Amino acid sequence: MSTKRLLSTNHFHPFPPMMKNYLQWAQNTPTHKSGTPFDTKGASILATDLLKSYFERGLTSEARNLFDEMPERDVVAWTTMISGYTHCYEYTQAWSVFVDMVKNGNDPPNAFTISSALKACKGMERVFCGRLVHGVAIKRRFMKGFIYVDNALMDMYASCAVGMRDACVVFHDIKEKNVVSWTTLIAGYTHRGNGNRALRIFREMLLDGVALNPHSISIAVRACASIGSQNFGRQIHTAVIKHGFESDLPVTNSILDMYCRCGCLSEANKCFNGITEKDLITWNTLIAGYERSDSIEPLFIFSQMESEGFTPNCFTFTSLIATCANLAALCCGQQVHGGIFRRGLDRNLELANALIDMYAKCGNIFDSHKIFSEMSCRNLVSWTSMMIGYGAHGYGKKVVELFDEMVRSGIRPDQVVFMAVLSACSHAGLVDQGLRYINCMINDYHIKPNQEIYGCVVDLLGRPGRVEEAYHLIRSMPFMADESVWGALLGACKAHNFSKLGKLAAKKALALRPNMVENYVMLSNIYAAEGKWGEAARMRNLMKRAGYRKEAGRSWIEVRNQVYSFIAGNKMGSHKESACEVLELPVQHMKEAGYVPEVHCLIHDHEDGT
DNA sequence: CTAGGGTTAG
Repeated sequence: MSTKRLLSTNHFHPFPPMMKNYLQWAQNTPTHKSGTPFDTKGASILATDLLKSYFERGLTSEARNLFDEMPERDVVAWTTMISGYTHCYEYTQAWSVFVDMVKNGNDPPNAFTISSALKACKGMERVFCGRLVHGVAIKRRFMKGFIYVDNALMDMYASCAVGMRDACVVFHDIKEKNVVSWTTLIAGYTHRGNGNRALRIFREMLLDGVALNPHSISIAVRACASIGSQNFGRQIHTAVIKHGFESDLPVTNSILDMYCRCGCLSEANKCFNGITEKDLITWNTLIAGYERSDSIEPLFIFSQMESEGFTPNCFTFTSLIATCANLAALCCGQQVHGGIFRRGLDRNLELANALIDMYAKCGNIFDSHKIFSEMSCRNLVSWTSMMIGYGAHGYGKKVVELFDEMVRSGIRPDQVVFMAVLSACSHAGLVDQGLRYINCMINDYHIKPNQEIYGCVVDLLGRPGRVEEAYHLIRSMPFMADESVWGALLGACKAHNFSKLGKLAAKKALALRPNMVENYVMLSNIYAAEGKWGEAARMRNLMKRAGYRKEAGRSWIEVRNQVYSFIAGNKMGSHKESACEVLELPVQHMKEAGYVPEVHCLIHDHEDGT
């Protein structure tokens, strides 16, 4: 009887947890003739098979026990431990096995060991460890002719190093590149948001005569999706049909994803309906696509998915929670949360992040914080979501505290989280703190501010009236300010009556985006505030002639499981008094706090009632 | 008996 068969039959013998039992068991199996000396080499192979089997079932501690009991541990056994832990996402365990092997093992690591260890480094996101393994690979001369080592090394650098430099160096040194070498590089660039570069490399790969396979296709499609390039996406879709790869589900799933990310939902639907054998990823991709378009559709697709017998996983729930967040549908979100809890998925990191965001957007910042505080581990997104939530609720101080705490816990901030803390500072009037953060971002973290960040700093300075400083900042920008930056200055000018600078800002903003209606309105308001009613009217005519209309801001609230939608000044129907009652409350509070609406320069939009 | 590239989120 073969080892494979022994391991796959459950009726024969349960897996022994310890080596002592195992040896007894092995000696009693029909494969071992009694009387012959016990074959330790054969036992080691059997034991390694068992190790692999344990890891495949996620039984890492059983594997560990068996490994600790093994009298002879060869390279294969060690390597199986490393790859097994990696397979089970226990990267630090995998790494410590590798370290242990280098220190105490009888055999030195081979090429298999090196690529497994590199995968562990990738999982840990530790370039430092990866570089150590790279060193071992060089020392043991695994850098020439070991394509697996090269590819694993590239993959590690592409996903952990600061830039793509290291990965490129490895790539160029490979004498005989294979498809995996190319696709790893393409995936690396896509992952870092450089889809254009990724597609250029894909073209280079084709020119190099490398044969396409389903894997490389789906990676290239992902690159298209990442830059929203429908154009290239369609071309590759045609190539897929030509090569007969349509029957490959991962490929069609990636094409579906591409259409979703390009915003072609009708095309995505066509693609979806054309897939006969859908899997969970197919459904999840479509649900996520509709979620990004701020639609309620995911909820319907989900119920259809369940009725077809699919069980949702954490990906499904992440999209559903995001849908509830987009709709600010608290009750629905709570129901979905219940489903997550029932299935024991509430400890999933990404899902918890989505829940933080959902509760915050539904106005329930306390539940956001509850989720956040109960998380066993948090990543950058967790902190950012919590900070954005607090910022939106006006707790600027809390945001600053969280940011500092996050940095202290060893998480490296990125552009998005700086954006969150800067906008919180700006809304809370923490000008000096905000300026300190922007300096910290540039000098300590070497993050270059983008348009959005500049806009935020202009806002930070402009709100309390430091309008000239804000203008100075714009003049010193290393690139041309876009309409959002000028828009921020315009807002400040309007609020603090800097009419000359305001007109300049409005002109700049309108030159860049002539259909930004808000700017016409603000400019027109500036003229009106100066009493230049003629100019103001001229602006309004300009808007009218071009057919521009300021879209009415729509709000909605949920009262007793019913969603009420309204625009400012719009009275809801007579049967909605309870909603109006609730809406009256904050107005009452504001008036009690001494709020007097500023009306002297407001122009009313006659068309839509605002 | 050990190694490769495909769906989440701010």
